Amino acid sequence: MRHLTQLRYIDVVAREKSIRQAADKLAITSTALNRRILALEEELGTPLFERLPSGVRLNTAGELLVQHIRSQISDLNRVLSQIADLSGIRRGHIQISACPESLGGFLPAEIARYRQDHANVTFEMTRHDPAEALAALTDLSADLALIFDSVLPQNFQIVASARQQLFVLLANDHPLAGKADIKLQDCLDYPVILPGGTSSIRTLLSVAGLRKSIALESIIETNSFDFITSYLAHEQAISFQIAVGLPDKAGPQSGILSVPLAAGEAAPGLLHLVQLKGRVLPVAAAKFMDQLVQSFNRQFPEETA
Amino acid sequence: MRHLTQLRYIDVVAREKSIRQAADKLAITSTALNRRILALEEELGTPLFERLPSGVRLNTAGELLVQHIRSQISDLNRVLSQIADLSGIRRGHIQISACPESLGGFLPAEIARYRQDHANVTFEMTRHDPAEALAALTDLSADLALIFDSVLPQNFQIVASARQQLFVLLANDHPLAGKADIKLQDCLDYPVILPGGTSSIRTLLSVAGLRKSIALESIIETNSFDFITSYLAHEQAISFQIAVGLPDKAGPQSGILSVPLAAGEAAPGLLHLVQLKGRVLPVAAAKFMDQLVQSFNRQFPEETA
DNA sequence: CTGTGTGGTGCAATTTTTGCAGCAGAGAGG
DNA sequence: CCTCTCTGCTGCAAAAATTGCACCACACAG
Repeated sequence: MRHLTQLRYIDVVAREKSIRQAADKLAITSTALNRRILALEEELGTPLFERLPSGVRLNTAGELLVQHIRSQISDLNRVLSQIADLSGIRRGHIQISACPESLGGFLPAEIARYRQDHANVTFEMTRHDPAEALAALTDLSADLALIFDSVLPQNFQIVASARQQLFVLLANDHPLAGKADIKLQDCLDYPVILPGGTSSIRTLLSVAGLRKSIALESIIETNSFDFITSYLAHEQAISFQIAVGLPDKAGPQSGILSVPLAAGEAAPGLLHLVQLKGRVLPVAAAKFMDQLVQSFNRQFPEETA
Repeated sequence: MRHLTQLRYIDVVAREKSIRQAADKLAITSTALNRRILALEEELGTPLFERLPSGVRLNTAGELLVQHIRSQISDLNRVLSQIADLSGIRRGHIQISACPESLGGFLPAEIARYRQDHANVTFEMTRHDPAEALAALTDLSADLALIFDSVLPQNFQIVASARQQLFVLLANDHPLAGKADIKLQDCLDYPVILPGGTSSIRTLLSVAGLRKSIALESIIETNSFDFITSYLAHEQAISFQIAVGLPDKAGPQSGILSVPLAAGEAAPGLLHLVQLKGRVLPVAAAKFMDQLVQSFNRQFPEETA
């Protein structure tokens, strides 16, 4: 869309906070970009950026305009996908902000399933903590967000929620492997790998530990679940994960088992599917959202809120 | 706004249903306009217009796009007026679709009052019947509409309503001039001028006449209240008007008097202040709307709904 | 058949946009 | 105090897009 170049330019400059870097990203010269900005500012009769020695920063007027630009761009994309829908093409692009837990097995499976019916739809997955996820929804760089166990401000809409019980991850030759469920007390006997500081899994475990006076001490802390699953093969360590994050490959043949924590050991957390309140999603994103909601209901029945 | 030219072009072509005529209106050559359209269609991969021997007509895809374009244009205007507001300029442009009745005295007075505080705000008043008014709200060529006594579909929001009693208009040397109120029966003795066919005043009078078995027959029918007020000086005729339409100049010094119809003679109609449901109005329009609502409440107390 | 309307096209002139080279200013680090 | 590097900005010429003229094919009216 030709007429959007101008707007995209402003948007990128606002994100990069530097004309030259934005120009690089846009594959044009800083000259051209600079001049377009100056022209626009003159046309509006107001500067949009503050000029700092280290770059530029949005003005109040600029904030207003950029917010509008972003919503315009996303609106246009929605209309374009509607138009494409008319000619039966079913194409689109979906941007998802996902918590690390959901990137393990749940989302890959869902997306693969969706793409079976909609091969022309492309995806963009970004791993975000809750604050980043909300920011992404706000500046329209994400259509949907999966956020685990976080309090949400008013201007976001929780489309669906699923109660997520904690599971223990361990190698299938681990001494605890045979059990039907595991108590926290049992975990004290083995080295523990915990998800990194901001993870809600960690919070849930701390709360549960406090209640039972059990202090789990981790030998390794990481924000990569990939690391965890591959490490479990090397030592008789255990780690934790929520239902949605259990990898497909968790099973005897992969060497990794998941065993639920015994009932009452730790409070479950809530996984939320979130969108920006009041926003009309592009058709593709709306349909994918529907599929996710159905999956929530099917995989976590009576646990959805 | 430079990047909007493209969009405005499409909008105008859609309205004019002819590339050449749209080109005239836009003060460019049909060549240029034609090529922009072709380029856009190619970019989208879908035609937007059907080519007819008599011109062009919007496609389904085109309808979708044009609707989006109009909302984008109006949104942009809203943002621009917000930005202008930041620098304290208080400028803006308000488009009002008005029923003929309200153009007589009410709206001119309100606008004059508004412009005392906001000299940089410009207005565009269009006289519309109810159907046209709703169309104008829908295609965003009007911010607000004043509609008299008409049933409204769901997707419009009635911001305020005022009950409007009927008045008799007559010259101040008319035999009925001294009365405090007038009955329909009295009107039969004088020639009657009625507003044109679609006017709701006419409907109210017909209903009232049926109920009392009084058939008012008009000697003149016109959709111009200007004509009515100036004609009343030439013959001992009478006409009708609602409260909001009484000209400021109705009074002894202007030669025109307004006398209310006696209570129970005719049912009052409802004057609605309407906007498109869910639309965020530009600041200027929103403020003017507030003023109108207050005027409704002040001038027609306990009659507003 | 002419006459007038429509949208579409080849080509040249014009306008706009872009890129190169270079300037002034503000830190950072020695 | 210097240099070095970063920033946004500007003059001028090249490149690219847009525009306008003249013209074509077509459809309908009379």
